[in-house]
Amino acid sequence: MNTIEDIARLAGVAKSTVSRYLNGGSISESTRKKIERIINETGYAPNSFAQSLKAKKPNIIGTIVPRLDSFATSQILMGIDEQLREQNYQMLISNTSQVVEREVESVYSLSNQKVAGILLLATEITNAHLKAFSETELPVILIGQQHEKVYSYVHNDDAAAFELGKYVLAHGHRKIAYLGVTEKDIAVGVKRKEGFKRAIRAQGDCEVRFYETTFQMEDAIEITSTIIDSFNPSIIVCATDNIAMGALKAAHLKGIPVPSGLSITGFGGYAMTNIVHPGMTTVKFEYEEAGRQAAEGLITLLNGGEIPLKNISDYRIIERGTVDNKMTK
Amino acid sequence: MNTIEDIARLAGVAKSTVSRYLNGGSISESTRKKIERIINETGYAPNSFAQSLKAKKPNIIGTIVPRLDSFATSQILMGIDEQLREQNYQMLISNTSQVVEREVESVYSLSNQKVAGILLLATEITNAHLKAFSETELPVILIGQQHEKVYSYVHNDDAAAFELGKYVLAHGHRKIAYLGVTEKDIAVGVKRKEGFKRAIRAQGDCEVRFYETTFQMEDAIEITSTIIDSFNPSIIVCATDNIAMGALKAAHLKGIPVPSGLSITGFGGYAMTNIVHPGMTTVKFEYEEAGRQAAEGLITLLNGGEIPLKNISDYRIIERGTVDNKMTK
DNA sequence: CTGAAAGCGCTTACAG
DNA sequence: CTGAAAGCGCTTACAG
Repeated sequence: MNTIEDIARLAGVAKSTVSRYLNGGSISESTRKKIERIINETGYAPNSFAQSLKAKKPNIIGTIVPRLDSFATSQILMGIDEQLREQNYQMLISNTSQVVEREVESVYSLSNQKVAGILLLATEITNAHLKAFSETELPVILIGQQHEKVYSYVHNDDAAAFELGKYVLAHGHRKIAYLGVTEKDIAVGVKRKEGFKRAIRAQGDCEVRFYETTFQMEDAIEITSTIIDSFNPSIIVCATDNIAMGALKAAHLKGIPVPSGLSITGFGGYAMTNIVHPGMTTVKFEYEEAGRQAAEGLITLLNGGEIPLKNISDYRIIERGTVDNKMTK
Repeated sequence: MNTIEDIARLAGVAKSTVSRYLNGGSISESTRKKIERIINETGYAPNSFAQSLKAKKPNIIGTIVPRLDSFATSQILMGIDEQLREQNYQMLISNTSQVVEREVESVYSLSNQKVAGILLLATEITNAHLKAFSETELPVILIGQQHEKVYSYVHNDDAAAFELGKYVLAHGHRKIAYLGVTEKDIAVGVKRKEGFKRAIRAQGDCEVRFYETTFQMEDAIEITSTIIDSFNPSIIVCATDNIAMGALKAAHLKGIPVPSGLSITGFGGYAMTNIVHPGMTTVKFEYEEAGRQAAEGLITLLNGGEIPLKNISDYRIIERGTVDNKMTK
């Protein structure tokens, strides 16, 4: 491996001149050519550690994810990766395996790795998070969750749930089970439920019950079975596509026809919603685009630019086969 | 941010002593205590760039993946991540978005980032790959593919396909479509087909046709439809679960009952195979464990240890609902 | 436009 | 066991 010193010697110039060539300082045409040739011949590439040590302007962005095996995460990572690559940044992924404390640890350890900034796919923001942000003095952008003190790129959970609620009512459903998740998760647990509640508030003749489950499909299968036995709704509105998949599986296992015997809706627009039969009616979020925009926003921040504190990305309802239209009957 | 110099001053010792404390050199109990206290008070953490620059023993492992949105990739990454974390290594992920040339580029760029070694989830190994390995002089381990000159951790594609073939025959299927992928992909395109062929070779009264598709589900849906119309097999043996999902979807769309009208098998053991209805009969590979072992193997190599050139991980057939037993009828 | 020199924060022989 | 010093490969004022 060559160093900048080797190149300088070979080109007959000083190290600083080579450095200037590399970093776009002013240089005469003839020395530029000489250095260029040597670099091409040797295949020289600067040692990025030495660069970062000295320049203190690292080009690595830390991305903290709660899990690797989720559709939403994968899509967001793809968006981030693409944008970062375009702007010559590298992505360092830190996986927390859904252990919240590890998110905070990761902020500190990424800080030691001298990342330029952090993209955080958080589940909840605790005081420990806030403390880590301020102690490391790293720019942080949240994806998928929001907090009044931190930059964020969120999906429009509330509006999407509201529209989905209206859709369900418009299809004549009046006995509805809402299957949500913990309220610790503001986006998924709170916002989606609130939007849905807002939609049904105006509707008088409507029986709605609220249930809570985890993000695991297995748990959704179980609780759906209970819900059917005890409440027998015409539709189950699920807070995520994973949960909706569990509900669908439960219906299949019980031999209940979907959508005629039980209607189901999801949230997210995961790829598998179009694989199952019938296709799942769901709300599609633009995960990849959100990741891309968040990455762009972080780079803007890094370059001293400004972005809104809160950025909201779009959604749309995808009508497929799991919602029966009771109005036509 | 503190430096080792600050800590040394505060503790009243030399920088080298602090360094020794950090790296486990011999040190007296009293100075150990002093330094320990100061480090705890200040929250000092060494600058990893400076460490890597000097020590030339970086603790970052580069992982090159063809895509982020695949079940197998996610699982393997989780396994790698876990193992690396345990051994105090960091994982730097480089996504190639299925562009083969980017794999080679990534090897070089990870080399510039001074990674200690590379874990490569390759699709095929070209001469350009081999050249990159030798030029960068980085230890490389292949996951999921093999090559006679490179360390690899592979799934037992051949044996699994053989066993699956026997299973299909044992269930009385004699008119079989095998839906595979390009032979550029040795593991998925060649090994699985060969294993399957070996299984049916002994069987006389058997009509088998071979088809080829891509890794995309959409393409599988289309070609399955054609296969049914033109050949009408009793079973379609698919080279991946994604393809099998497409075949299942195609059957649903055509109104053909699965498994009685058409049986289907997959490969991989993706999570969604248990979500669809009926559950997909498939071969489960231990992706996460393979990732874990590959990471461990790389670290062994880094520490001067030895590992076998080729490492094979286990599989098992998961019987679910997509294969009809023709023998009982 | 170009070069000599200092310095980034560590580690590691080498002496003591 | 401990410290002074050199050096890892860069960048960046500062002079010229």
